[in-house]
Amino acid sequence: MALKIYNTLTRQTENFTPLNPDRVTMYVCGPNLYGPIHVGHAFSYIVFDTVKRYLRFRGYQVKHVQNFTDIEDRIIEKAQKENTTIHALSEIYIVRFLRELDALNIERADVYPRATSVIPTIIKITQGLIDKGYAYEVDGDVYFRVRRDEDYGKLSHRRIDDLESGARIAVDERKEDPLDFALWKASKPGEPAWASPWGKGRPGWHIECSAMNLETHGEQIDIHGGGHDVIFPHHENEIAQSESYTGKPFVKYWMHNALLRLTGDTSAEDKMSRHVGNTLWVKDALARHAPDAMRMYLLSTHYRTPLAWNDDDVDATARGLERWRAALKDAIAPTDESKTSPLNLVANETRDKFIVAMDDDFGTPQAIAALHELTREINRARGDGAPPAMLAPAQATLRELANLLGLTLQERATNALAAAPFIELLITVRKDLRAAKQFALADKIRADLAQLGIILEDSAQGTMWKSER
RNA sequence: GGCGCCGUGGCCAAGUGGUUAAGGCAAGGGUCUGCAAAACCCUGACCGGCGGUCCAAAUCCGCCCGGCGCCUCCA
Repeated sequence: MALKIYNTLTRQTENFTPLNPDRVTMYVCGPNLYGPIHVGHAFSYIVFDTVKRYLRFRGYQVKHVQNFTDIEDRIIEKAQKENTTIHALSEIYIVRFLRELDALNIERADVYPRATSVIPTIIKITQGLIDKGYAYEVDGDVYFRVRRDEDYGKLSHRRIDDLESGARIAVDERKEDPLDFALWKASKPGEPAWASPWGKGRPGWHIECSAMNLETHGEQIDIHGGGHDVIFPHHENEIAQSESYTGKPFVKYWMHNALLRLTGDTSAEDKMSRHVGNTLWVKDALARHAPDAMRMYLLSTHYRTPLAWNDDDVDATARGLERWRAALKDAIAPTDESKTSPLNLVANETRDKFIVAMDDDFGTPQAIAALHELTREINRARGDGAPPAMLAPAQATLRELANLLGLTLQERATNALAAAPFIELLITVRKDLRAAKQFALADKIRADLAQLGIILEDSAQGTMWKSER
């Protein structure tokens, strides 16, 4: 049994064999820091966070790098408009970005290089490409010579001629070919600039990722991830730059998640995009939904299948999640006694199903289904009167595997409510009323608390309470 | 014009050649409970349409209908 990954490069699902048998190098496209991120970005980061967690579960040591693109047309434009610097602007969005990732329980990458911190490497690569005949300078700009690269187009499976026939590319007469793209751009007055062999300038749009990979991982890496929309031209150009420079295959497995669309008021159902303005900010999504619910919702569809975000469906997922939490209620650590539990068998079967599902190109929908089944078995056993020690191993398995999907399954910290002692008091009073068969009054207390968003649930073990939201 | 994706029960969503088409939500019935809630049990689809290949297709091929992505910054 082996892990298989769909590779955009070959358009096939391949057995995963990293360059180094124990270690995996992974690079995931990070944000352009001209604004906050939307749930489409979050989806991508959640997907690759899940990939990383699973690789580690499979015994690999993972080095995860994610870039911060802090020099680019839009950032310059926005900084100028807001009368600030690209550095200050980036800093604001980096802080917000990390805070939102933390909220979604997305593990941080090991390294977050910034484009502006790898300028010397960018210059080195650019010069190297010129020396090898893959690039040329015109008036302080440096362009990559697409026609010189034999296999240009191999990732997006396009031919240069096809691209030119249909594309509306702004023709720049100084370029040898319309598809040649900038490695280095001469700076205009007032723009951030660095000294280079070609004069004052700044990096092009794709070169920073080649440079950051070279600096943090080396010439070859195992996994490069990003959204489907970034296959062309961004990743195509990255391959062209990196491979032409090093002469070696750049990335072993190219992974791309499908794009998220946004349903709702508009009749059109377009992909989410900051450029189009059709966005749901992560901040706003978090205001309505629990992070676990968002993650489980997004992982309930395979990462290569397009998904239309729907708030009601996230709510439905959240209700399903309640059963998982119920299953973990009052869980204790497994003991010697629990080894004889029949639930052990179920837990092991679930683990096998989970692994089979995840091994097949990260089949999170089936993995989640397996955990739903385990949840049902735990709840049923509890209903049948199984003691905590018997439930423990299955509960431990549920928690462990759910954690691999980044689900915390934590109850909201309702006990921290300032009203907690008073609620407890009312519950005690109500208990006495019930003992005295004063049901009308007892029900009134429950109903009135419900009005205030406090839900009471009676059970043989006593009365539990929780806060709605 | 080029490359590519999707259309499965009320909703979301797996399955991609062969036992009873996963799972979740919703709905209806039931168990438990003083009642309620929670939990559990039971109930539902022949897979967009037409044609073809095959002993056998939701699963392969063709056409059609409907929806979407990339080719331009974009996760």
